[in-house]
Amino acid sequence: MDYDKYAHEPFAVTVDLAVLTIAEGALHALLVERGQEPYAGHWALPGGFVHPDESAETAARRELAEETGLSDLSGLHLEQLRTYSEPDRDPRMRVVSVAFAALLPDPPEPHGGSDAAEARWVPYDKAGPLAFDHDRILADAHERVGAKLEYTCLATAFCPPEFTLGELQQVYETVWGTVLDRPNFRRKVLATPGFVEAVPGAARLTGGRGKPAALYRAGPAATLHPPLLRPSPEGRPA
Amino acid sequence: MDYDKYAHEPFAVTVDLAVLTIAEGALHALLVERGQEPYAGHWALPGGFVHPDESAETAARRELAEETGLSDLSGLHLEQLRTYSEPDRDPRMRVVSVAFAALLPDPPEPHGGSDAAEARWVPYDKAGPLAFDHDRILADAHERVGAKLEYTCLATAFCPPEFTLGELQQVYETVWGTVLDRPNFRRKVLATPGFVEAVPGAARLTGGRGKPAALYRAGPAATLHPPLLRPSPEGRPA
DNA sequence: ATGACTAATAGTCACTACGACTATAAAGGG
DNA sequence: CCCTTTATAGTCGTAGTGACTATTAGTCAT
Repeated sequence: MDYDKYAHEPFAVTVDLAVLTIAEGALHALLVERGQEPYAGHWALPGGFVHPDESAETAARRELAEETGLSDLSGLHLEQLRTYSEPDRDPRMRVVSVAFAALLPDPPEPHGGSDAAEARWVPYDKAGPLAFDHDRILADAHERVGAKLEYTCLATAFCPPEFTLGELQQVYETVWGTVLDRPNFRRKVLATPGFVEAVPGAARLTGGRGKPAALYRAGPAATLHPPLLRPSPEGRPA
Repeated sequence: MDYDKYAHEPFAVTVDLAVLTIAEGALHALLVERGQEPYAGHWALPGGFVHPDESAETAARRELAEETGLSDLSGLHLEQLRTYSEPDRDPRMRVVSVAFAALLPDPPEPHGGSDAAEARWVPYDKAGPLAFDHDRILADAHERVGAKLEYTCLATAFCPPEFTLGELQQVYETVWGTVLDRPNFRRKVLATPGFVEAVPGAARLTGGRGKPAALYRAGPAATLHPPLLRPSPEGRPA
């Protein structure tokens, strides 16, 4: 392969982040208002160019911090989604974008950052037409996260370090858009080894309206065996 | 975002393909012997530069045809794996590579192609140290395919248009490295709607040593509900 | 307090899925 | 013809799951 022959090609590499969280019982995405052309004034996913000395993962974390001013990225779950490389996806030049799905518990307040006029959490359904192909990236992220809830412990990434089973169930219900039976959900989660583990001596007392719930932490397992399948929308046999 | 500021950055975008097939009851990967530096003479995954006017998917198909001389790419299943972007993954320049997992039934004979001195099917275990980070890409592809066999109909991508349940079972056994109970596997596959459908009036007669097996085609389903979980290596509860 | 309301947790029951089997059928090879 | 091989049929006990009912332990309004 002749490298130098291609070294002058006008390829730019960017990252785009579909950052999801759960607020007020609804799925929210983190969007920024673009300050520059193209699509100035439109809403878009946070993202930006990968620098010459960093990986896409590093660039994703940096851009997220820069554009949205989020300070606490400790609980951030970051995961490659896929790479979008259609030649015409950016009207100005050839841009290949590595997209990420990111999950965050307890959404912190974003501040508009360097390249973005403003950053805001927007309910997933109301994340209107976005710039570039970001609508599709966001939809792909939602689909991927929904699928991974079935067979991985990903749901805990939406939760703070200590959480109740009710909160965990809300994650599933919110992302899937379904209602789950509480006792059955509880039985299933507790029967899956390594999914969650009880916090030694605590129960959330004040705040909630009902009986205080026990607190749990994410367990050591990464995958769910057996999986927690989402209910069949219609005549699916399982 | 100031596009022009980055337009000169020496980013090259390539594709790499982990092409898998099953031959003689073993998992094989398609490798090429590199003709140029770096890593001249080493074995590597097929791949190459993305052209300015094509997507990564298009480039993947083109490179596969060019480098390995495979003519029949009709049954090829191509799927993005992930993008590898560590700054030092190529010793000569900054290369971001979009990796693909590809599945092919009935491995055709490859011919060395344009950039590759030679192309060959190599048993997965004997795919020694490869150039760049291709060992990792190949391992990631294997892991991904193994996982997707559990909850998607991907296994049929390893099979010709018409196949027996024995062949389908061999796909699972080969990729997972396990042995499955034949009657149970059969029951499970036939009980999953849309996974396979019987070919109207046929049964493979000659060739095999035992009772002739019925022929099946891939069904319309894309995902498996419920999933076909691989047996627990040890004390996993399911 | 006291009773309504809410949410967490415990438990039941029937049905289905699945792992581990045994048995039979239909080919080929000595 | 028997023996081997592979496909297919069927059985049985158990674990997992959906749809429930019941109890417990808090808050809130009166």
